[in-house]
Amino acid sequence: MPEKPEKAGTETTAGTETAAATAEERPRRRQARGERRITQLLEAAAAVFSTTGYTAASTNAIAREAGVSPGTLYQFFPNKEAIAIELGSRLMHEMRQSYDEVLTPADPAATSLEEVITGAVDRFIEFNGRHPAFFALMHGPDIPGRIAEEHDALHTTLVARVETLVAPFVPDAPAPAVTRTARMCVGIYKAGLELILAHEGAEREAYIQELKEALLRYLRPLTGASCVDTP
Amino acid sequence: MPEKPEKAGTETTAGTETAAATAEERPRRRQARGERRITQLLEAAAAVFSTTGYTAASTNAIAREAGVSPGTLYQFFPNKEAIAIELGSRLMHEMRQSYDEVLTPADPAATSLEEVITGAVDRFIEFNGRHPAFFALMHGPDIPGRIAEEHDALHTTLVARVETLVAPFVPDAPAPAVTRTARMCVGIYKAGLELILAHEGAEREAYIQELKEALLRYLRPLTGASCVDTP
DNA sequence: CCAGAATGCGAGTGACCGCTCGCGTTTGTC
DNA sequence: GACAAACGCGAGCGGTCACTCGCATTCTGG
Repeated sequence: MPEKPEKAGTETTAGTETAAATAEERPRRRQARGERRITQLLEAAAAVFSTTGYTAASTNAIAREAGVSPGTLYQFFPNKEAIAIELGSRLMHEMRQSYDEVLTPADPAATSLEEVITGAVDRFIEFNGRHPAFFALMHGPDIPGRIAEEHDALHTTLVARVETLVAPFVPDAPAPAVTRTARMCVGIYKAGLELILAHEGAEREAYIQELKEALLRYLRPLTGASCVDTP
Repeated sequence: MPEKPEKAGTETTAGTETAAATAEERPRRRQARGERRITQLLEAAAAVFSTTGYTAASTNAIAREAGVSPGTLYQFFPNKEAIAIELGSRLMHEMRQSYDEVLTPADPAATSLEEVITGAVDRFIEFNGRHPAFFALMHGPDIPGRIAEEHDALHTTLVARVETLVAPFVPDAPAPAVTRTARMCVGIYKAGLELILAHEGAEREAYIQELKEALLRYLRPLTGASCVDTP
């Protein structure tokens, strides 16, 4: 949702609840052109963020990339942070949809670990390849606090989802242990993703396979399999 | 692009090779005080870098942290990047010593996988706890190119060391596969390290154990062990 | 003890960046 | 066509940052 540019001065922050209620969502008349500009600016921001990171990206550069003036940019976004927040929100929304599809099999008991891992890995890799800005925004050390919060929320949801997938395999394990396992899974995935994105072609495929193997080997002992030394 | 302003200085950059040869390393007379200031500035830089990251850290803040003036800082470092490079070099040198000790057992055949993993993980965790700036410098997306190069070199050495540890277990595997395994190990370690550093006390210990487990489960199949389903 | 180098200072400089402001242009509504 | 609101522009403002410069202070060899 695009933020309304809030002019500083007359009505600051919370407090005037009554006044805010009346003017909080003024409908825009020229929505078509504006909405187009917003997505255009967001695409430009994604391009700049993914190449330079958040802090190093200048709003002038984003405007230039979008082919508009700095003033136009600030017609639609109150400040630089709002651009990142809006972009992050859209990406996270799409991301959430992605893993809602992939990590929620119809019948958990009838789906093998291999299938879930393969599906999830493939889906997330495709997503990150399509939206390189996602990685830049989520893993930059300099992101504004608001994005970090939203990303934490997303991350928490993701971990929770993995927990529900893992939990049935270890009915006796205490909750914290399940959480640790889920977090470790996400961590391994992220590590593998970095390796995957750093390579191309056949080598990339090999790393994808390696990541799936790693996750499988990490989780398989939970399924009741046991290992024996056969020297 | 924020290019470094090129001063028409007497001894900057390349070009005057002959003159550089004569004046390239003028020995300082007052080394005692200067050397002390340098380490003092480096410690201050480590503190600031680890809390704010490289780009967000201002040279004035580093000077203030060290209790000196900005001018004094520039008496010993030509620019901000040089501070990070020197600090990075020292940290990487110590890091290199660490894993030279830990990843080079006297008799590789007589050392079990468990021992190597436990030793390496404990050592690296201790190092990262002692030098929080290391993580900030090595994993920031905004670090200057020079540091990235040095870090790449360190990383490559580390991967090579892991390769030599892994290789004996898989004599038939092609070299690229061994490299992938080694890189994956390092990736898993880094993912686990982040989880570990994010927790404290008993929870941290649990994550340390979890990381060791993850590495063990990832590598054990290479040792000749095989898994069977026992439902 | 003294010339001179090393060290120390901190206000200042130029460049850049986020953001604003005044004003002109387009577009929907009557 | 007239009006107003949304859109668009780009020079410029205030602020920060990396870095400098002239000058004062401390040390050391001779």
